[in-house]
Amino acid sequence: MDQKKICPRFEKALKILNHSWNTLLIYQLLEGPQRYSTIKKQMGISSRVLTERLKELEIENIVKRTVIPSTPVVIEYELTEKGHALAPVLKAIEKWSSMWVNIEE
Amino acid sequence: MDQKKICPRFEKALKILNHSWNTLLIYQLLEGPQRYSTIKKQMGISSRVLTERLKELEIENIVKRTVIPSTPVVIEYELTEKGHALAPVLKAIEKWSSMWVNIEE
DNA sequence: TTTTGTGCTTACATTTCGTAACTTAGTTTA
DNA sequence: TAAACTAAGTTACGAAATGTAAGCACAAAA
Repeated sequence: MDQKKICPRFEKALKILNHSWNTLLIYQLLEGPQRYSTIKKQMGISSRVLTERLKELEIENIVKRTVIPSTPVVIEYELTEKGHALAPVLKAIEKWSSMWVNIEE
Repeated sequence: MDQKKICPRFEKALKILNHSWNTLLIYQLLEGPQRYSTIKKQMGISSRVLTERLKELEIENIVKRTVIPSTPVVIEYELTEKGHALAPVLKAIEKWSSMWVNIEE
């Protein structure tokens, strides 16, 4: 009964990007490498979910995790080439939102 | 403690687009006006969630709902101008997925 | 010796989601 | 005449995802 003829690559891309916080996280990392605590403060995301999402994006090779052996140890997260390649998507969303989204409360 | 300097329009755009099924639903409607049952079959989404998402997108003025008074009554959904303006976003995701997403299981 | 910083993990409550059955109203079939 | 079908949803309920808050290991600073 499933007649989905949608490209599986595209479907997987949507699955990753639509997972909560992921797009905003990638947007945040477009500014450059950042450590865990910085991301957390900037985004207002909980540590539980942040850890979960960073792991997911690392597995998908969108984010790279680097341990800096200082004291206390610092972890830096940055976008991979695959991650940086998402910039046009974010730009397109930015453009659309500036043209069409209005926020009245 | 919240230091988010992210544009509220952009944030709202992400909130809408990241809500599960919404992006895929808009992608589906880019093909043209479609009725409820067609969308449901094509996407493999449950009626409960489909109804919920269509209502949300209607409120956001991304989707337009039209009642066709035939017997039995048929409902047609189509993208508004605001909805169609999302095409570049979808295209960007499509392009990224074709270049970077691989699906090995 | 208590406190602070860093990057998480754990427990638990709330929210969202998927599944399947049911609804309303007119229409064709047995 | 009654059962079955179609379209577009609703409703009830269990499962999964998410938010909240507290805890943990380790070292250095107060």
